[in-house]
Amino acid sequence: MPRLTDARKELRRTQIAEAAVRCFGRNGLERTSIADITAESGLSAGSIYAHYRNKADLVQAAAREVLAKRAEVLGEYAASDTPPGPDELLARLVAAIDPAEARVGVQTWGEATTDPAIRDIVLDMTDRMRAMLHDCVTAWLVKVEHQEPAGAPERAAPIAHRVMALYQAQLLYTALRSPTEETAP
Amino acid sequence: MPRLTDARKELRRTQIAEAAVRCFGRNGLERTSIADITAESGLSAGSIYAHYRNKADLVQAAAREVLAKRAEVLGEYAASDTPPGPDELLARLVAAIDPAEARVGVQTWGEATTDPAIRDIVLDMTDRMRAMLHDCVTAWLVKVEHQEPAGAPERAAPIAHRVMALYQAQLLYTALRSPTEETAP
DNA sequence: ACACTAACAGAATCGTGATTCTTTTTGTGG
DNA sequence: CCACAAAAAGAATCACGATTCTGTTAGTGT
Repeated sequence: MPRLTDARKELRRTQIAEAAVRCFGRNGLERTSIADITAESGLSAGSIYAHYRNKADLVQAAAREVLAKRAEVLGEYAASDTPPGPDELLARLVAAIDPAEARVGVQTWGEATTDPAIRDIVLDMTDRMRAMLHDCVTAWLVKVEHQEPAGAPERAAPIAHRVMALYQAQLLYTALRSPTEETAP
Repeated sequence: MPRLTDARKELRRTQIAEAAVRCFGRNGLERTSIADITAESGLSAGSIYAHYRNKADLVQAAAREVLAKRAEVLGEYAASDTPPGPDELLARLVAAIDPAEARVGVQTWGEATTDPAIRDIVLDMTDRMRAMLHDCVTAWLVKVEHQEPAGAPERAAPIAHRVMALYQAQLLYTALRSPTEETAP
C-alpha cells in the first residue's frame, strides 16, 4: 500500500505504543520482547519496525506517552481559574494515578539513570511538571491572600517542590504496592 | 582447594557484589553482562557462579547492599541521644547520598515493579527506613516539647512520611542529575 | 476503478550473553 | 608438609530475542 495518511500513521504508532506500555507495565522494559508486543498489539514484527526504528525508539515513545499523560492531568488544574490549594492539588494528582502507568513511570526512572535519551525525556517532563505546579501554587497564593501578589512566585517555589516530591513518592508507592497481574509463563 | 573459611567466602561475595554495584551504576541492571562483572572484579565467570546461583541472585545481593548502606546511615541518627529535627535530619541524609549508589537504588525501584524478589527487598528496606525515621522524629518531638510525650508517635507519623518522600525525591534527582561516567564502547 | 508502492506478515538470520563444562590451581584440615 | 576437594579460569554451549529479508496485501492518489 502507498504511504499512509498522516492521521492513520499516527494511529498505528499509538496503537503500537499503547500495546508496548501494557507489556512494559506487566514485564518491565527489558523483559518485554518484540514478540510480546506483536502479540499484545495484534501486529507483526515487520509492521512494528515500519513505524519505529528499533526497540529503543519504541521505549522512548512509551516513556513520552506515559509522562505526557501525567503532565496532561496537571495541565488542566494549572489552567483552571479556581486553583486548588497544595493539599487538594496533591490529593487530586494522586487520585489520578493509574497503577500500570505508575509502574512504567518508575521503570522509566531506572532506565533514565543510564540511557541519555530516556534521561532527557524524563528530565524535560519533570521540569515541565514542576513549572506547572509552580504556576498552580502561585495562582493559589495570589487568590488566597487577595492582596498584592508581590513575591508570590518566590514563596510558591518551595511549596511546589514539596508537592512534586510527595507526588513522586506516591507514584513509587503505587508502583510497588499495586497488584501486578500475573503473566503466563 | 577445600571449602573456603566462612570469613574468606564472605569476602569474595562482597568483592563480587561491590564490583557488580559499580557496573550497575555505570550501565544499568540489564545491560551489565557477566563479562562486565568479571572484568570489574578481576574474577572469572566460573568463580562468580561458585558464589551466586545466577545473575538474578547477584542482582538481589547488590540491591540489598545498596539499600542496607542507606539504612545504616539512618540507623546512627535513630540511635543518637541528640535527635536532629526533621529539617536537619533530611539535610544530613541528603548529604550522605552517593551518586553511583543513588543510580543503582533507582534502578532497583524500576526492577521491583516487575520482579517479586526485588520488590520484597525494596519494600522491606523502605519499611525499615520509615520506621527508623519515625523513631527519630518521635524522639525529637519528645525532646523539643519536653513535656509528657503522649501521642508523640501519632504526630510523628505524618512528619516521618514527608521526610521519607523528600528523601526519595532527592535520591531520584541525584540519580538523574549527577554526571554518569562514560563507558568505553 | 486501477495501479503502484509502502505497509504488513511471518520466517530466517545473527549476535549476544547467561550458564555449564573441563582443566588447573590453591587453601585447608590433618 | 600432604593430599584432596573445592574454587578459580576460561573455553564451549545453548537459547533467546532483536533485526532483517521475502513475499503478500491493501490503502491512496489519480
